[in-house]
Amino acid sequence: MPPRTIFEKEQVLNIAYHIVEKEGFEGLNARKIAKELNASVHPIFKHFKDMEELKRAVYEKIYSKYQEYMLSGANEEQAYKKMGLSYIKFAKDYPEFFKIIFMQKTNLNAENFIMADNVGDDVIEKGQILTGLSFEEQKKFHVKVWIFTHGIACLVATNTVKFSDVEIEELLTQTVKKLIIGYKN
Amino acid sequence: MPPRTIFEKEQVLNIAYHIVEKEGFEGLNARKIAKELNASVHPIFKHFKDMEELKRAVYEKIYSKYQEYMLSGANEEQAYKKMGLSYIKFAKDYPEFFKIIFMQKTNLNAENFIMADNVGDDVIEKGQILTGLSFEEQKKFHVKVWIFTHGIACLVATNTVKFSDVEIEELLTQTVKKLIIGYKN
DNA sequence: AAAGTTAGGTAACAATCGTTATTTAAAAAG
DNA sequence: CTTTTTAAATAACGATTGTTACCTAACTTT
Repeated sequence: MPPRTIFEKEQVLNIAYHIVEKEGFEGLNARKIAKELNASVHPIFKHFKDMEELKRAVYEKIYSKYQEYMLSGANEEQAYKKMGLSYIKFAKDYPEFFKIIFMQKTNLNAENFIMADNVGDDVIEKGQILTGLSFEEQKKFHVKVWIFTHGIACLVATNTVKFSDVEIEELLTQTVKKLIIGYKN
Repeated sequence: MPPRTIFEKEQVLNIAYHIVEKEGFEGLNARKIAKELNASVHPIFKHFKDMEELKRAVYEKIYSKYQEYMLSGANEEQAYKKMGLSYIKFAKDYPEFFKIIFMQKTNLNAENFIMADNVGDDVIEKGQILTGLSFEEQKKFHVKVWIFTHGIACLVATNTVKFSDVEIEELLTQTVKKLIIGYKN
């Protein structure tokens, strides 16, 4: 009985996602989505109760992208190193997303910073393969490495410093190396 | 001939500054300032051409506060260590200000992240007193320490992790110690 | 083919913002 | 005491939002 749906929920969400990718949530509004969709704002509110609900859906899509990055290479041999590089690569490829998840406190984001307290034992164990430290020492080491990694990621996401991929890898590798030496002496 | 000025420029600026301290620039608008001032919006635009000009003035006041923090203890014996602690303390005491200066790119902030490239030789020399490294080695060391410090500051400013002053000092001291050992071997 | 359901467009509403025209009145100078 | 200058209040305007009432028309079912 009703006319066919032209603008699917998925399309609306995707357009919103790409606007946020470029401009952050500040740049997102109903009329801009409608314009990209070549439609009125109506299809948006057909699929989402209000903008708040849409933003939550966008946030979840963003978070999935982050998880995709962090899971890539989780089973490689240098898994621990890869984790850090993935974190920074995410900040570089999707600076607005990184800022949303890790650099702004909104009503959207959950508790998700990876610290020794809430990091899984598997991550510590992966690190031990690299360092050979005891579990307790490795935990302390991990906090430091992760803060450092977060520091780089923040600089990259805000475009404060323009590191190439090679520079990033060197910086991280060198620092980890020096820290390991420090922990072993 | 004219009525006496009741609301001085300084008062307007101070109120704006305190609003930004609590809520960031997002929370700042003419009517809110007027309300705090117990006045209409008129005195604001008497002293400032437009909100943009007022925001620039607020930014400068914020930046002065940052410099005040960074200069404190610059001549103490542990000047290098103090610098890092001051940076983090600023992030803790004025999280919104820290975010404005170092975590958001706006049309207000200049280039001001302290990296090896644009850091003064005096800072490197101060660091050498602590480490005893060569000038070139000290530069590389400094970049790492500063990224780490920035990492902690970002975590503190966003309230992602709640470190006490003691924990912060320990974390920084320990990391620097391990890195020095690493650089010496 | 008629009827009912509802997708989508149009356009309006209210809220919030920066900004400003107009008015009021305070105070100094004559 | 009158005049002049201008600080401040009132209130409006225009932009930009989220949201929604109302209308049109597409399409399935009968």
